[in-house]
Amino acid sequence: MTGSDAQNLARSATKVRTLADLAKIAGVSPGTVSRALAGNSLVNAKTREKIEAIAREHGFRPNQMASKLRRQKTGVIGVAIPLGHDVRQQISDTFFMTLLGHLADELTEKGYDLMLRRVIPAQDEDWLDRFIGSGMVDGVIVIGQSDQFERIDDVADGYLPMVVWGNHQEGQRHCVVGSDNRLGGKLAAERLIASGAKRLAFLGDTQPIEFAARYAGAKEVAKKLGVSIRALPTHLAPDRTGEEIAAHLGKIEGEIDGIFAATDTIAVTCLKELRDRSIAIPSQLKVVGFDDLPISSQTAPPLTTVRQDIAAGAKGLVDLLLRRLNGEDTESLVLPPHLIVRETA
Amino acid sequence: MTGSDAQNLARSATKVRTLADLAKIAGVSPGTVSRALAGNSLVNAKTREKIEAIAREHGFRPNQMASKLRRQKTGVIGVAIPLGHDVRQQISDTFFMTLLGHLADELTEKGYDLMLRRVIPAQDEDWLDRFIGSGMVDGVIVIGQSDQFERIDDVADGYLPMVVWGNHQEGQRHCVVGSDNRLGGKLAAERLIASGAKRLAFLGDTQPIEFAARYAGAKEVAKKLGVSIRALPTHLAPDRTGEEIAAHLGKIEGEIDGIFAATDTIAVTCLKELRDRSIAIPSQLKVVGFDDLPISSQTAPPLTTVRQDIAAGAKGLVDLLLRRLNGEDTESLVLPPHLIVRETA
DNA sequence: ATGAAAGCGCTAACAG
DNA sequence: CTGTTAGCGCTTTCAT
Repeated sequence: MTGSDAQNLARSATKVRTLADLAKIAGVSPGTVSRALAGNSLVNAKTREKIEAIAREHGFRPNQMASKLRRQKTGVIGVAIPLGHDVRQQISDTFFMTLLGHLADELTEKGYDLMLRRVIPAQDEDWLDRFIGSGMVDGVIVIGQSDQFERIDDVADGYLPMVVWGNHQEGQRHCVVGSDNRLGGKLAAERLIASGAKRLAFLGDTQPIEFAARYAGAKEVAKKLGVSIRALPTHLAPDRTGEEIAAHLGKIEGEIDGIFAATDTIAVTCLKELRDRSIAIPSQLKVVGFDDLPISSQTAPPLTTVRQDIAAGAKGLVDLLLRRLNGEDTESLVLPPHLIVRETA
Repeated sequence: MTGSDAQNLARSATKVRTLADLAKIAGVSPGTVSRALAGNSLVNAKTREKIEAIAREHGFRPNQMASKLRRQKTGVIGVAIPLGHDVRQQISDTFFMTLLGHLADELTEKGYDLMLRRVIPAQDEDWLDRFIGSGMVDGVIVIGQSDQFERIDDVADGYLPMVVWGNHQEGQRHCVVGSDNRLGGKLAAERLIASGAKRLAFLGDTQPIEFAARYAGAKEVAKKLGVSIRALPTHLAPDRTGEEIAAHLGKIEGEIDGIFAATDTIAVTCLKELRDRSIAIPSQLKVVGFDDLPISSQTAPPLTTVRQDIAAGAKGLVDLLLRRLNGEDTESLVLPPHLIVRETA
């Protein structure tokens, strides 16, 4: 008879669903069972062992809902991903997904569970208040400000345990963790120009605040060094970027010699379009991306890009959130991006 | 005064935290408030409006924990990602992350929340029972069987609302949704051979059951067509695959002319190593991947691969789970993979 | 060291 | 249509 058979047998025998059931069998009170299972030191070792044995034997698990209700804390952190600008893609964006993975790791390690909620603010005005007020989470991490900066900022006044991944703005009220996007933009433009580019383009949507900051940084450098720069709008969804980039490339052929892509995902697509048109990289056209996804070292040629440290970001988010859960009013954390020089610029 | 100012003002005035508080203000009983807020039809329209107005004014949200406890359902689906074979990578594996994104979409649409839990079975024998028995979720989706097939199968006997993403085995007891990996392996090998390859290699870990099935399918075809095939073990984590593949390539130079990579992620890395060694693709060496990630159409040359329909998979998982939540004992769902011919084979 | 008892905030009979 | 009541299963004083 295998272990699991034994378990099944035990399970089907006496149904032990509640502390009270277990208490009856053990011949003690529910209170004692609760204490024993919680590892409370006040319980007699013998009693505790007996209770634990019975619990194991019957595969008993205390009901978390009841426990959470009673203790007024959930042990769950909500992670919200607002899908503002570009509903389809943002979520499957490798960057956000990787961040989510690291977040899951960090939270698990600290003993928290993670409740994931994707929200479409346009369809649900009240998303953040609802999440916070639901009583289901002890705190909230918002991944990406999307176009919800104002709303998030408003909420932050009355709700401490919230940390946001995103761009830091002077004077904002909510706590963010994120890369210095403006600096990243500068690094990208500097590299492009240092490699000889004189007519730059920023490839990507300039609406999202993070991207706007990257573009702004690049513009600042371009202006200072007397180089032109223009925005070439694209969406983030890969099924559309291809055509969009192709269209741009068709129009501006020869007018630009350096591309700063808003993300590596866009850069990779751009690289392919460039290859398809036999435009030599980096000799004819230089390209710099942003993020440093795993893929970026594998492209042909390997992509020069601006790295965001995702793991550090996740660590920072969780760390700050836990401190806020303890009542501390933490400062934002701005992480420095790093230029990774490979072969496209 | 902005909307949020008004909200803050109202909030700070009378603290309305419970149904009872609200009931007192509205001059009705808690029961009526509960019904009104639940949209119960038995409530007078006037009363309902009044209650809703007060609720809105005070930013009141009913406590979910209490509600869930009382109703004995949580509205939450647990998603577990067991990290068995290759702890580090599995989670940030693009494929799983994309599946998770689609899952989040589907579940949200059906009104469920998603609780994400990454588990390391080696460190936590009891992960599945704990998740299920926690009382925090109405049902569970397991992403990937990893090396936990037996455990999952055992649990399935006593727990209906569970669906697993993974490979289907003859006679298994748990409900899975997944691609026909064996068929996928056949498609890959057939393509490789049809393009002229005569000495094949399977690049990847053959331990995980899904990969084993892919390899088995390829072997079957190879044998039938009188072509050799061997396994070249690699891990999934991209930081290690590079070197591992390089090492393999060094040893087997010229001994093989067709590579079936267990995943596109591996294939992409392989492509890069091949480029670095100036091995011509597909003329010298043919490559076929598995998954058809977005990146796979952007590689140089674009990757021939076996597509898994992730969106359909997510839909299937959620659909079956909801039916199981209604007591139905559903069959497994095996999705057909499709060969996507591009330029590497 | 243990038991008894009072809820956590909500919902769903059951009356009216 | 609405009020009353009895818990959901657990934790935690307060006694003993």
